[in-house]
Amino acid sequence: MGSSHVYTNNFDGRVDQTSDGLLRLSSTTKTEDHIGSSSGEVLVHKDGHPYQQYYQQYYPSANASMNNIVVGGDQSSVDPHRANNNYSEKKNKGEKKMKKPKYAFQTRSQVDVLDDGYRWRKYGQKAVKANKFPRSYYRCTYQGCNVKKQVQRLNKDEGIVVTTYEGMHTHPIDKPSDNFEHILSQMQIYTHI
DNA sequence: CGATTTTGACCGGCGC
DNA sequence: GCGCCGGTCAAAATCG
Repeated sequence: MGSSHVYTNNFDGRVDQTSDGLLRLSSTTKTEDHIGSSSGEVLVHKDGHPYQQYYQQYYPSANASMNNIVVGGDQSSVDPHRANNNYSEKKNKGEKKMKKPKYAFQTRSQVDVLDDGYRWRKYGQKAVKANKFPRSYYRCTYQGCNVKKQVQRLNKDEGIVVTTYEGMHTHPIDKPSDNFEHILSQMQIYTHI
């Protein structure tokens, strides 16, 4: 596997991958599919039937290129706490709001959910005001790992997907690595400080 | 049959 | 206090 990942960050703000598709989603399927061309069944954000089940599947978004990296939240340390069971425990009273940093980045892709190597379970979907497309909420399905992420497609540009990560994974990936996750982890080094 | 999605209800924060 | 809004829950439905 391409152990050496070389991404070039243009001033444009986009990241291109070299060698074998870095942003390739899965080790199988084809790589480099033309985006913009209707090649397959992709998003069907139709009115009424926003998303179906294209989650957990690997979509050929090899052409995905990063556009922008937005870092939100303060530097108030990431709190990997909350690693309890469920939500049974209320908020920590007196703990105030623990603002958790979020790592958001935009991606140009037709795929809503990028495969970052983790297993996610969707737990909600809400329509945001002033936005045509709903926002999906996912949570990492690992015992004790409460990493959340939300995916939203821009109303303006359907080609842009904003993925926001919240928290950090503290467990190994469950799938063949060498994906977005690698890039992500790299980015976090810089962003979470 | 188990895991995951769907979808409306529910809840807490905020602004008025 | 009320309504808006974003986020989460949870029961039922669905998928593999």
